[in-house]
Amino acid sequence: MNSAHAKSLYEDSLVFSNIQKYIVLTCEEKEFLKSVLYEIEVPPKHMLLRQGQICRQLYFVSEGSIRAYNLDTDGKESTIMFGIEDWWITDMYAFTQQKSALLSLETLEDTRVVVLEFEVFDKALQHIPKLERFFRILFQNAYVREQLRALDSISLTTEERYRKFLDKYPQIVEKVTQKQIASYLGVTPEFLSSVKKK
Amino acid sequence: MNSAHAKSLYEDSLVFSNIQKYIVLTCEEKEFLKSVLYEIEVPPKHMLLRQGQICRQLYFVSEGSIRAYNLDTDGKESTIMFGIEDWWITDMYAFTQQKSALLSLETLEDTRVVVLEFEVFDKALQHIPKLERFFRILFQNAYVREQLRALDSISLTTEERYRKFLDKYPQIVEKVTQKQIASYLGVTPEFLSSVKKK
DNA sequence: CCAAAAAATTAAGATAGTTTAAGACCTTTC
DNA sequence: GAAAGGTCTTAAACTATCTTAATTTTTTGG
Repeated sequence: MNSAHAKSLYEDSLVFSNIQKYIVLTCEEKEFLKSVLYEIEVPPKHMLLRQGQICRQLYFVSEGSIRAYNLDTDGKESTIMFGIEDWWITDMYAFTQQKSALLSLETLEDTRVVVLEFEVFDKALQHIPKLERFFRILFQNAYVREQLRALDSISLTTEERYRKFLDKYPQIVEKVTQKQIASYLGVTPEFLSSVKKK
Repeated sequence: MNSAHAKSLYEDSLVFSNIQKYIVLTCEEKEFLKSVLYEIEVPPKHMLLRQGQICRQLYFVSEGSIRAYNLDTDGKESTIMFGIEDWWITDMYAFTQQKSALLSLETLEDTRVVVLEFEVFDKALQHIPKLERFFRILFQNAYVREQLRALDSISLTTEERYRKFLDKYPQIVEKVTQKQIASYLGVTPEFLSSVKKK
């Protein structure tokens, strides 16, 4: 991480309106967050996290997009999620447990992310107990989303899941290759190509 | 729900030690929770929630086990999760949004559950802000678990997922039919049977 | 703007998973 | 205690998906 590119945040940064969807921050609280958060700008194909490394940061996407994927021992990629503008993303398992990452995070284009360091995460939760509520709702929504996805993945056909994906993430479809969509759906690119033909 | 079976909780109830894994409750806070939570005892095959109903309750399993499943329009069952002793379970999507449930919840055996009503959930979070932290960690863990499961489901073979299931939930294996395990893995019981033969 | 690399498509043969159906084995239930 | 219903297994035929490999199209980097 090239900290030369780190910038501090403005009052009107997207991350504050994201947080204030669920809680209201006082001026002091915003000042505190401005003092511990920072934003970086990274080029396309930049690796924010590499599988195997300790995951020390949680990211908020201010602009651009990110892909989170796992590479198995046979070299097969599985895309776990995409992070787009106004989303939080990291390898949450590795971040919360401070264990080595199962996922790699790679930008899909020029991207700006707000960085929340693990120690800051802890400190911020103590300093602003309201943030517990914010993250409670954030994780609650994330859990619900994953549970619905699990249902889709065991009950729908590939074609149905592909349609849902197009429907739900039209912004992402523009930015990613079909190979990456296939690896998100859990099928080969060749098979996805044949599904599309219909 | 037969409220004639509702009992109030004791100080040493499992649900308090579950909550106190992550936060410390004062005596007053415990008293408050004892006044709003209650426990019910239900027989095997009892439906705690039916698909289509508004989901008004979150359950903590004190003893026994529960299966959460979805029935699609073709009559195909998909088991989303099992809830065992010391777990929280409900259709979290329907509960948090107060929408009609995608899932049904059915006991697998004689079961005792602590009931947390939706209005109480809200009230308790306001009355005991520390609970925000508790549920933040609960949902964080649930999200991580689901994310790992999503990875398994797109990257592993049925055999591998079956082995992992046996490994991870040995207590559940005793209590459920193979048909239900198959519906959790997203395959037919016939196919699971042929996988087992090896 | 060209050359090289990566992505997408197509098709053929292989494997994974489903469907249907039948028989064996359990449990409820009356 | 017999009948009925659910579960488990097996097998054959069928469908979905993968693997491999060749061809075309698109993207990337100098």
